[in-house]
Amino acid sequence: MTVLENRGYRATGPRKAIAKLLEQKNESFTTESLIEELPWVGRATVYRTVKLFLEAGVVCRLSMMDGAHVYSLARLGDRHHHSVCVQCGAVGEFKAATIDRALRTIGADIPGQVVDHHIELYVTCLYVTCQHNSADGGA
Amino acid sequence: MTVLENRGYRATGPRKAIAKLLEQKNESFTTESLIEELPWVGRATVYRTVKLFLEAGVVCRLSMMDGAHVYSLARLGDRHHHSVCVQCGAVGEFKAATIDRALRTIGADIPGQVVDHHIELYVTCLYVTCQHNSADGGA
DNA sequence: CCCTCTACTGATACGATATATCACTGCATT
DNA sequence: AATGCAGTGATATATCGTATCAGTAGAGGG
Repeated sequence: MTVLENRGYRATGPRKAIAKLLEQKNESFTTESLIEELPWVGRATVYRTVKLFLEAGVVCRLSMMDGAHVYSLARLGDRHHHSVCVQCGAVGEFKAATIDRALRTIGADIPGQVVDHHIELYVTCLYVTCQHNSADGGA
Repeated sequence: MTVLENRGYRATGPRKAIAKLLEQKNESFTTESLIEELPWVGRATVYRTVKLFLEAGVVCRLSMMDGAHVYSLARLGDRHHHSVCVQCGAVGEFKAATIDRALRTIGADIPGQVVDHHIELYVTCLYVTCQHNSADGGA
């Protein structure tokens, strides 16, 4: 929220509500889930707010294996990567100097300039149900 | 195409046409571009065929920085990564032992099992127009 | 404390993207 | 040639996100 105020945006009801919700839940979320959980906030506002948070670097967008978009609160600042559980959608953030170094090396070999990158690790997390489902072949 | 036949799928007109088109063009493509370029093939068939190719590993889906989906013929087999020009959409494929190694190391540190990963490098490629546009701040 | 200015909101229309349906078609096998 | 079913196309429908625009509410000035 402070991030937004520093950028000259207003701290309105919907924005505070969404920000608070995101800090409470420790997982990834979809726009639809926000719309469901905050029925008093309009659809358009939810989409606008998520977009705003995205541009402010407050949340990250990641793609699930089927291409669906989910969002995740950015706790580690920029330059971090994500692991996401293909069963329950839980998102982990990590920093990895090895990957950053490897990317720099590769960037030098690729024609043109690297301007950004996305890395997602798809995992089955340690929740029993996730482990169980993935053992069943429920990928 | 042979890949499909080995899996018991038929080599039909639309499928051959789409496969041929993909081999000709050396860039990424969208479903809409295929629909435009093959107007005699129905929308539904284009989507079905792309999905089929995706499952067969013949094409890869990648996300642009704005989250839009584009597809790219997989020439390097599995376990490769992509660089995609944010200006013109040109896609490069590369293999990188350093990244694979780094990912394995990280996978060991992450709770749970890594089942897959996606890596996309966003670049401005060497085409003059792309370099020019990105210099203008067109990122 | 109220006024005012305007960023912001919500309802809804719209657009873009993808799937479901279903009668029909054409490939492969006999 | 006949047949059976995978595959197809037209279209309806679902899903996801943006555009519009009159009305609302946040923040600073008086």
